[in-house]
Amino acid sequence: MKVVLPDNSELELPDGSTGLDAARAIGPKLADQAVLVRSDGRVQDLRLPLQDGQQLQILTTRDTEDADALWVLRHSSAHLLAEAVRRLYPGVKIAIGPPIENGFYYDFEFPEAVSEEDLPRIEEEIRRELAEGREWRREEVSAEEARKRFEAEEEPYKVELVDTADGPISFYTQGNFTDLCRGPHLQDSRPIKAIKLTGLAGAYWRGDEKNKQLTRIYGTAFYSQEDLDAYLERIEEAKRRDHRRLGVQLDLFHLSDVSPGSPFWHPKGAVIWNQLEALRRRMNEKHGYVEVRTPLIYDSSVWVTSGHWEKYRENMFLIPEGERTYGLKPMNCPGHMLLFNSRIHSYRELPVRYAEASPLHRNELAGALHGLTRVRQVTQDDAHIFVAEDQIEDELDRVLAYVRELYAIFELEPRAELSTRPDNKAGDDELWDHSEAILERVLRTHEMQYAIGEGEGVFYGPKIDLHVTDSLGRSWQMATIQLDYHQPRQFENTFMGGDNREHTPAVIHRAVYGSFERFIGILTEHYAGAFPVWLSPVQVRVIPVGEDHRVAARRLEEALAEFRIEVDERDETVSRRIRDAELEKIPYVIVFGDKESDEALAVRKRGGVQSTLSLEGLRAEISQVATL
RNA sequence: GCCGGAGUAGCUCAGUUGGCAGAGCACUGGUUUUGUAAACCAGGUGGCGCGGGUUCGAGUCCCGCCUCCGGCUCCA
Repeated sequence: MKVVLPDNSELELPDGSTGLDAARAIGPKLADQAVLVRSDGRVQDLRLPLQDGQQLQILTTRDTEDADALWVLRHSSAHLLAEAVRRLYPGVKIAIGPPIENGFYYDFEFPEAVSEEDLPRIEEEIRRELAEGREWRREEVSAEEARKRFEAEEEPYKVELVDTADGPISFYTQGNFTDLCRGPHLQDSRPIKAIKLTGLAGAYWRGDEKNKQLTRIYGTAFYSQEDLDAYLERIEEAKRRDHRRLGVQLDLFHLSDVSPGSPFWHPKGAVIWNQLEALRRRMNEKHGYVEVRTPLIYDSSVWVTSGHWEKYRENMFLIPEGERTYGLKPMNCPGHMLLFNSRIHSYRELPVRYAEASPLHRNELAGALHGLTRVRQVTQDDAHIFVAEDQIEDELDRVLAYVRELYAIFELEPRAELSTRPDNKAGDDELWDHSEAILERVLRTHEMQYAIGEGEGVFYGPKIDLHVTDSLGRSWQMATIQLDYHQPRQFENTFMGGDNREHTPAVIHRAVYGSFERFIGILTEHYAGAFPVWLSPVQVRVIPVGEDHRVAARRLEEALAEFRIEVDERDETVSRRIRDAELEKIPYVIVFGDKESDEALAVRKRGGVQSTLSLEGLRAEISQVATL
């Protein structure tokens, strides 16, 4: 048989040769360092036989940054973790332990409570294993044999995994520890040069909150100590970017016990909000939206009609008032549908695009709240577009174009996801088939890469979501585009068609920022607090050198009043005031003393670049970036 | 909501086996009049998250609750 190497040369091997055989045929050193086979983007265990004509790349311990090479290292590390835990905690039940982005985890059911204080002890045990050395042995077994084995070991989670497994079942053994595992794994533990347990958390078995909660231990591993150190340093840097920290430092907002999940916006944070709000209005005007305002609270009958009462009530704040119960709106859609019904519409008016950015309230689970990215008071840049059936695709196309135009401004690169029917869907499958197909076609015409979010849709329809990752690697949904046939029927929305008959429109729900709160949180991290000039709460700060320069500084403030400008007259040294301006990430600082005049201003840009500009030259420069 | 951790001054944190609540920054007053990332001196910083309990005595020990942090689940 022959295999094709990365340089396109061919290697002749005996039939049935494995990846390791191939590595040996090339050289003993390669065989020694080999960790994984990759062919056509797929990874394969070194112990498995190769196919005739197969493309072959052998990854080694030197591929320290290769995602697949790290993946196998961490996967094997997870097994070492399980072995250590088994030894230290007799009676522990083991569940699953996959590699994940930046590390790995293993889920356990401990016979006793375990806390983070126990991690060093477990880590020590892993180090002992590493010092002794471990080799992995692979074997294929029948389902019956696998079952018998795990029943004998009293491992109920493994038994369940065997019972639900499809395809051949394989075991990997290292030391006295054997685990059900598809692989691939390292040949031995030598490449694991750095390993660290990073945390511990509860996690439901199979991700279902109806199941038992297990204890998940997180860790990470690298091919060198330097890589681990660099990773830990990156985590520290990410923490410095965290919008919760920067929000306090930059005096943008704060959160308080008195209203969990509802930010207090400070003057500087409000500037950013208002800039985004102005941009929203301009964009909406340009794209044919009309602004509306609808009530915040509605009688429960409205929520019964919309379906929220049945599908969403546990997330709503309810207000009993005499005989009635009001619900504080978690979404704008019902209000917009009631508004649409206030008069007869002609097909000639469609699409009708109602936009509104009023605060919504969602009673999110206490443990789900997170800074600005997960709040209870949500302000979506919402709109509902009423369209005739034959306008749907064209309109979705426009919405997607709008979204891309807006995200380009911030140089955000979101990932698209098509979210399909959820378990608690309203409406029949035929309608969902139809809606999902339309969204898919639109994504294709835009040639957008997208993932499928199986069952992630809203109860009334499927959606296209855009996701952005925060500084800590958590992914957040931002923009959403939802296609809804359900609610317009429920609210009996109609328009008169060209055939002089009543028709029911479809409604496209869309939010482009997603919510102001989350968007500002993500932007803060995206820019590490150094907002572009048009968003900066303070755009220019003037620092008079001494008391004698205050008058001139104030005159400068007036001369440049079209910008957000202020004078720092504090009795502090120039150095001190510059330092403070830098910490506040103000884009322009003007130092004004004896040497300066309108013809020659000392300008310092954020980061420390200094230049001399005339007043008009400075005005021209800032004007370029102070507005969009 | 669930698992684990935490809550002390506006912020970041220290506080031994239960024995008079601390530091730096910020803030206030004074000195200084400042030239591109922290001038100097002095000073108040406080219901130790909330409510019970144990104790002669609780920031410290016990119970309940709230909030926050890391995850899980759920979502913009």
